[in-house]
Amino acid sequence: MLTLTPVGSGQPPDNDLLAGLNENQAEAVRCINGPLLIIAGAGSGKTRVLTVRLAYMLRNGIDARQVLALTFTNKAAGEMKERIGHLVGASTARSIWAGTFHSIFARILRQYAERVGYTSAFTIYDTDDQTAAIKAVMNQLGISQQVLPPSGVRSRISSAKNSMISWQEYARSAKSVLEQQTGQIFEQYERRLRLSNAMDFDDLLNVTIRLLRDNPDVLATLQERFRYIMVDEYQDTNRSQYTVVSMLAARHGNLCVVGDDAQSIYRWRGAEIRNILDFDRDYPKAQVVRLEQNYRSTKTILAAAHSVIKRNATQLKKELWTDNSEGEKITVLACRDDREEAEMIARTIRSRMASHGYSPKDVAILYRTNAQSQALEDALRRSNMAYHIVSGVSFYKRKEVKDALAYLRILVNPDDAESILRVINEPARGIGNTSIERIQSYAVQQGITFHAALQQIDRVPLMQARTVKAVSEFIGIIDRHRELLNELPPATLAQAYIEATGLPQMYRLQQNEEALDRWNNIERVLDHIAEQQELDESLTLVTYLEQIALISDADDPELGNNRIAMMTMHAAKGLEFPLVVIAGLEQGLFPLAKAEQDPEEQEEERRLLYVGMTRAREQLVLSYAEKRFRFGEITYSRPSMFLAEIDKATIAPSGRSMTGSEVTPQRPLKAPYQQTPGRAGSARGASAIEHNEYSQIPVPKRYTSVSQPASRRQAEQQAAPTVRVGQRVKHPMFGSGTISAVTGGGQTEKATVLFDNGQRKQLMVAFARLEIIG
DNA sequence: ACTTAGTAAATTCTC
DNA sequence: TTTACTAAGT
Repeated sequence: MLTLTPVGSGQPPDNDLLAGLNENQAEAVRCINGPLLIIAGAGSGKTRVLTVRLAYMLRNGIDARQVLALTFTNKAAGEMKERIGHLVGASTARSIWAGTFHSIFARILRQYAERVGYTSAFTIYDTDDQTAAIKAVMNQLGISQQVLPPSGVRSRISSAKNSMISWQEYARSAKSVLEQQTGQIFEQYERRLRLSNAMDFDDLLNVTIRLLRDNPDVLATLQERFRYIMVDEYQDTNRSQYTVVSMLAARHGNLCVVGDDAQSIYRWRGAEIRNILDFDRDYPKAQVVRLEQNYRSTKTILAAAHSVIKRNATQLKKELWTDNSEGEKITVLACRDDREEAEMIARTIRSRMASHGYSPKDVAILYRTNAQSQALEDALRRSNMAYHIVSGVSFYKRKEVKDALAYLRILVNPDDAESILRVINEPARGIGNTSIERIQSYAVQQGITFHAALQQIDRVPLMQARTVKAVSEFIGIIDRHRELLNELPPATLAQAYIEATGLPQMYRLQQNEEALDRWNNIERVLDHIAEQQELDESLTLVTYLEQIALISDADDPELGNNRIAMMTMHAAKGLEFPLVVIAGLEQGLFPLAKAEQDPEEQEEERRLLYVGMTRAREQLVLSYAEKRFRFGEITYSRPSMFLAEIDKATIAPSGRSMTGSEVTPQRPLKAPYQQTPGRAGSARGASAIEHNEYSQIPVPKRYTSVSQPASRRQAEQQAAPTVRVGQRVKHPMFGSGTISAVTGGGQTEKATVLFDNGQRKQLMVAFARLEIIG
């Protein structure tokens, strides 16, 4: 066992750190100079090795500020810092540069923005912004969006940029008409982003590379600053990431990369598995350490996973083994359709929870596509089991939230054309498409930004007097508040500014539930800014917006809640659960249809299954359905080829009946199975229990698009009403007040609060961080 | 210029 | 099933 050192209590000798590590792990920890490749099999204690290694470095006199740790999610970086904090003290840990590639390089780029032709207030464009820019460019070029779908153009451009192919190179090697047109769009797209002082995700890396290439002094500074570099999930790095890392590590050569080629599942977004396969060729002096002992799974699970992955041709040699017990065999559930599959999964989980004492948080349901979650959710809800969806539609993707953020983005970077276009007529100001088109072509013609064109609106031809007035008012709101950018704290400014845009009023005036939800979501953004500002005094709108832009769905899984976790296998990487269910093992779904021809795709799908299976510690359940609802219609499919690849000896013999009974060796199941009356038509089969005992559990209107902001956050709030009229509450922004009315329940519960400062607000209880006082 | 109705398309994964 | 865009109507 590793003894955790309390913060601030002197420094115990190093062997404390190494205690409890196996030989290979200790070797990886001790090797701090020169290139090092750690091949870390699933469940081999990678995170622990990495944190201990960093702590070991710090204990041996390396300055924390010289350490750069690159991870794939912000969450991974945060956890790493926290764990190191326990070992060496929180303040030391804080000065390590740890974060995702994108967030670290965004930070660096802000510092050197002028060197590469941007201002430090540059905007980061997400996928939607990119698509919007591409559409605008296509319009301008007169290329039909029917013939050439913008989303396809976006992904071709992005994968080119991933591989560091410039528009010039792309256009030069373009063969088909499609590629030639994409090349043209590519060129204009790059120009447009540059003019907008905006970078897309790929730019964050590629512009960094350009910065380092063209500015030897910057390169030298950064090489000195980051003398020790560590890259996690190296098998998933793309070409740009690989290049940046090699440039930074070139001087000191203290580069430690960690990964597992068997878990490379991001080929589709440009990850090059070769990066890890060829590491020892790139760095001939590299030490290689293999972590092959698995501490997570049973022998059975490991054998099953191994029997699958060994069918892949391209991989590094390694043999995972474990001291863990044999464990129970794997269960395969054969189901008639997706609905029955969901029911059987719910029942299986329930019975395993009863027989093995698992609590909900010990269980995960994994699937290939997000669309599969729906049937599963319905089943869990009906059997009254607490669940929680990791990922799904993020809060920040909601229209009203994006609108509010777009307004804020314009404030810090008025050149951001995409954001202006998004909100110029939101709420409706009488600035229609025709006017916008005219202003745009004027801007292009003059070679000025969209914002500049708006400022000289009286010079734009063919403008109606009414439109000119509307535009001047719009631009006035922005410019007026821009002057306050350095005067007011971000939260105060944002509050006043958003109020001035008329966006909240628009929703407040429509007296329906949907509008109320939307208004509340905007409030929540403002609350969030206030909250962040309190946490970090130096917060600016620029840094806040950057933080939001680089957030990922996997970053906020609301741990600590005792719920069954549901997520895609991609999102499950790095996690583990005693009981794991993998649903939908069918040809055409897993592996996906397009992988059936392409052997490389097929290998990637196989690795994905490997990742899924190795999440399980004790029990693994696999399921498939003969037919399921897809694309709004019923499709039939055969069981996945992968099922046949799993070593038969690891699978429980099934008395496979198609009647929907469980096929485990475990008890036949008489576990309590309560049924909540679901939506009309949702009860089926054995649903004899139709009483209303559980009716206070709301059936969330998930698919009405409205009342489902932040699905995960909201999923927490499945319980009955939590506030009463007359109760005293406290709100982080509005202070204390009294509840004067409550409507709805569960997720739609709204409370009207009369605040002591005289304000009256209607708040969604699920979102507003109301604290009950007195 | 905005609203509405109807039709087409989309459903893999993500910083 | 849901969203997104287009065309016609007000």
